[in-house]
Amino acid sequence: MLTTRPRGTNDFLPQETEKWQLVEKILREICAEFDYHEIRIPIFEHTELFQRGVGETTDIVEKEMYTFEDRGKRSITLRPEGTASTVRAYLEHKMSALPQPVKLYYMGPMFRYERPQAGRYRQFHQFGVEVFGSSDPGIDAEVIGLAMVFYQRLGLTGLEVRLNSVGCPKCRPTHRQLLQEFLKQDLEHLCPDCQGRFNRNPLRILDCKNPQCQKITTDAPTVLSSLCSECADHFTSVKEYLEMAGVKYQIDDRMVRGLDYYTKTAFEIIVQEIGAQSAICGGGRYDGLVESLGGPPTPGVGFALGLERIFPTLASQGIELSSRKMLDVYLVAIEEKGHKKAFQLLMNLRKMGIKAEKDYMNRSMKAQMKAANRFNVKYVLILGEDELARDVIMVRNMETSEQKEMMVSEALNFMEQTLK
RNA sequence: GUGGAUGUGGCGAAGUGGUUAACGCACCGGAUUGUGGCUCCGGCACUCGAGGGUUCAAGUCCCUUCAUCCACCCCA
Repeated sequence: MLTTRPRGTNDFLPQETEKWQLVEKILREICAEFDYHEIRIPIFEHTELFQRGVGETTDIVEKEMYTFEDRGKRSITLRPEGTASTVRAYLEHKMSALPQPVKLYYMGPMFRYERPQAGRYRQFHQFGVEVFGSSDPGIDAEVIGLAMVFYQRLGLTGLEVRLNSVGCPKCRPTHRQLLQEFLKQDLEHLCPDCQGRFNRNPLRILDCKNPQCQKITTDAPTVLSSLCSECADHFTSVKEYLEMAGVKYQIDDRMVRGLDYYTKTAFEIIVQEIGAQSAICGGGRYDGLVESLGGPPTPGVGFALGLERIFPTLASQGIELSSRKMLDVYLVAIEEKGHKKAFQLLMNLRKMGIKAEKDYMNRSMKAQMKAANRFNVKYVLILGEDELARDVIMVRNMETSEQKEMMVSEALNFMEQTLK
């Protein structure tokens, strides 16, 4: 127990964190190019924020939140997603007073109490983007385009953008009614899950993977066919903009998102090779969310993408994210006197911005050379018996095996010249 | 939450009731008394995820538990 991490959490060891840092760097660069700015939101919030923001009847709120009471008897929840907090911050800091649209991004851990499996963890990391204040369909396309630029920059191929419109509060009830009427006659032939969905969320039935349900719903009315003119126009326009952005997409009129706040545009980016958890990115428009959290009517669009899921995708496509930075210099020393001198030199080299290391295990000279070799350094500085006695230092080029005796200050200069 | 599979050193992996738990990689040391990458030699699991049980005897059988993986559900 003491030496076991909690279920569904991960330790990322240096080899992996280097890759994470690289991915994060790419994300930040792209955000700068697209004019998105980072917001850092708390890891926990008042529980009500997620209940109202994400939706009372969603799986997330019903069974996946880490909720607890703090010492002040407040109900607190570890954030299961980032949109609700971002909206809260937008309102709390009166960002509606800023020039619109406000384009934000965030990155960090999210928490959901789920049964872990490949690509699904209880603490996982998302990068997400949110745009407030514009209902321009161009923004929907920009947001999707941003995600695609990111994947492209990583070198990923074969990603599929699935696009749908889930309508708005004006047209969705109409569709819901049509759908329920259509399904009524076959209600008892639907799978138990779908029978439960019939009243609660009939849209989901269209998305069911049960073959029997799929058969029944083959000719069911789709959301797209019942969009109001505003939503239909918006959808048409989003498609046009996507084409202009060079983003290939596939209409999936059965795709439904699991969060209640989506309106109009809904999209997913999926990838084949990483198993059942194939959605690598998901998002859409949420024009009613800001208002439902007590703000002025404010349109919004955004997405979240799972950082954990990109690494298996990269691996399966044979893409190596290696940025293994090697050291420049290794100091080899013997005896206390030599080690002290080496330590001083080491710190000086580092102050000059040179990546350097020395032995702290009291190893033999031979073992220190092996270590230097493992670090793949260009130079080894040797402080052995002779050098100590004559107050010089041996500078060995590890590539050519040439070595030359120098004064210490001379060696420092030489390192600065050749390595900087 | 439901169904299924798995669990041997840091990693990979033999072993399917019977003395000291193969091997490879990694790591440490030596061959080379002051010098690396190759080679050779040596070292490295009071113990087989954890706890309990069956048995003269268990890594090997049974139970419980934990964890991982796969599918469902759902999502990123």
